[in-house]
Amino acid sequence: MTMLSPIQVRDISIRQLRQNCSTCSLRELCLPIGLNPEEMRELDSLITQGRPVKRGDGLYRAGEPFRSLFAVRVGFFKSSVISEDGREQVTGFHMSGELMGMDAISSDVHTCDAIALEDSEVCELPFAEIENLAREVPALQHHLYKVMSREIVRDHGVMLLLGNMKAEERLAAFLLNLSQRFALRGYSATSFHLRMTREEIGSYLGLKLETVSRILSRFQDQGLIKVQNRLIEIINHEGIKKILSTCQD
Amino acid sequence: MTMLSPIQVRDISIRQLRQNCSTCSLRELCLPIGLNPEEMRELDSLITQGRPVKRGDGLYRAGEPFRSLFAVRVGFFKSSVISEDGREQVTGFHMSGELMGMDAISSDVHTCDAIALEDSEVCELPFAEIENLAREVPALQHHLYKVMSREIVRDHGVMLLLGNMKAEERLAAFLLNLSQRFALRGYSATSFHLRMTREEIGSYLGLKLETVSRILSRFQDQGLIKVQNRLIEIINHEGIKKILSTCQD
DNA sequence: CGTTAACTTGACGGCCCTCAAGAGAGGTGG
DNA sequence: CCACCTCTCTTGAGGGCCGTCAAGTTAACG
Repeated sequence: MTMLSPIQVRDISIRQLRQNCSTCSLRELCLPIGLNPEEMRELDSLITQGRPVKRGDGLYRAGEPFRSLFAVRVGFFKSSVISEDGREQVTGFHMSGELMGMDAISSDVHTCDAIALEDSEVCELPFAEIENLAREVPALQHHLYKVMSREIVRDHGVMLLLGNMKAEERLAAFLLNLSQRFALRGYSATSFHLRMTREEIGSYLGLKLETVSRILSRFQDQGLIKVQNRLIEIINHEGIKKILSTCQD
Repeated sequence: MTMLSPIQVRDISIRQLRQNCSTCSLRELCLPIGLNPEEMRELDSLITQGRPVKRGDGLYRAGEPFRSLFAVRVGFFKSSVISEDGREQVTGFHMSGELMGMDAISSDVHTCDAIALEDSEVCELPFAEIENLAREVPALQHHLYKVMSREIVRDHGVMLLLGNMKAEERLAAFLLNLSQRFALRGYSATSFHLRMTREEIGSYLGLKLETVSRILSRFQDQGLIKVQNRLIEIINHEGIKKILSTCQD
């Protein structure tokens, strides 16, 4: 009945980001829940100031003890699971306003690596204290459940993508998703810079880097996009959408 | 660092299930958090008595408004997302003690179908009321976060499976996961009945039903398992494990 | 300017999908 | 209880998509 887009948009609406882009992400995350000024102060007191993370650095690694969630303030991250033998599966890309580390709540240990793909800044949200505050602020408690639920829905979308789609469809879905998320943050929806390598895209989409490269070239030949290294320009948005709807039947 | 098994075990430990198998699943879900008797009464009062669901019936469907989570009391369910064109992606199989419907919290609408694969019984857990109670019982609040987090970790495991593994590895992981989960519930780890069709297995694993059938036959020829329709007997547990570790390098 | 990482492109092969036919199992009604 | 129907499963043959291997090009950084 309801249509599930292969990759979902996340955590936070554009208005919140625009309104208050100089304050911390969590604060923005919480705006929609209508805190009163005092609750807001309490929340602020929990949040450590924006912490820089250099490109290539890990924010946390699988196996490390869990203490905090992290909200991306500015920048771009990837999350990935490393299997025994060193193979990497990218489980997600995270941009400003999105929350990372929710997988670690279940076992008090991080289960994946979070690595900055460009110089970034995050807010650290000590989970135990957030939980305490959530007890007093029902809207915050509910909001956290919602954010985690959204992550589950998003993962289901990726499962659909990995389980059912061909390479071209996966890349089409990926590009449209990125475009949408950049647009939500006030950036161009038609021209953006990929922060990740072809290999990381491939890992996320269940493809090899050569396949990613080939299909991007094919899309360019078809006049759907323009590729210049990591700069992507969307030429024919509808055409890309059509790949998604026509191929899967 | 930490190794992530492709499909994770879920929500509840065996001792809890065994101790109290005549009471409702949620009660069992909450045992580990150490409620006092009064809190326990409160919890019980929220839970509607076990509700039967006939094989083939839907517990909820994508698009329906969300009111409650459901805990499987007895039986077996699948969750699946239906894409626009009618293609099905099975996102999970659920057995006793497991929680369903957490994806719906984010939008107050169910995003997938939950269908009973055998005659089953569930407990309905009105989410708003559970949330209220969670506010008074910190351990319950935390437990809910943990259960949702575990779902995210599980989904990441499936993404790893779909993105990185070959067909044989996927099926090996699937069989080992089922075996483990049946064992946790006091059933045989070496001999169990598949509740789902080859097509549903294939949908979950990103394979076609013919491939599933072929590989099960191959495993049988190799003396790893015995297949008799939907009855699976694990002959060589180590051999199946080896498929997982040797193929992915 | 040199070195390294990232990307592109081609050729080839293998894995899995597709199509097809038949066998088997389970349920229903006579 | 058996016949019948339908759904499910098995097995084969062939083809296509994508992975693998390889070589060359470009970009990035010191």
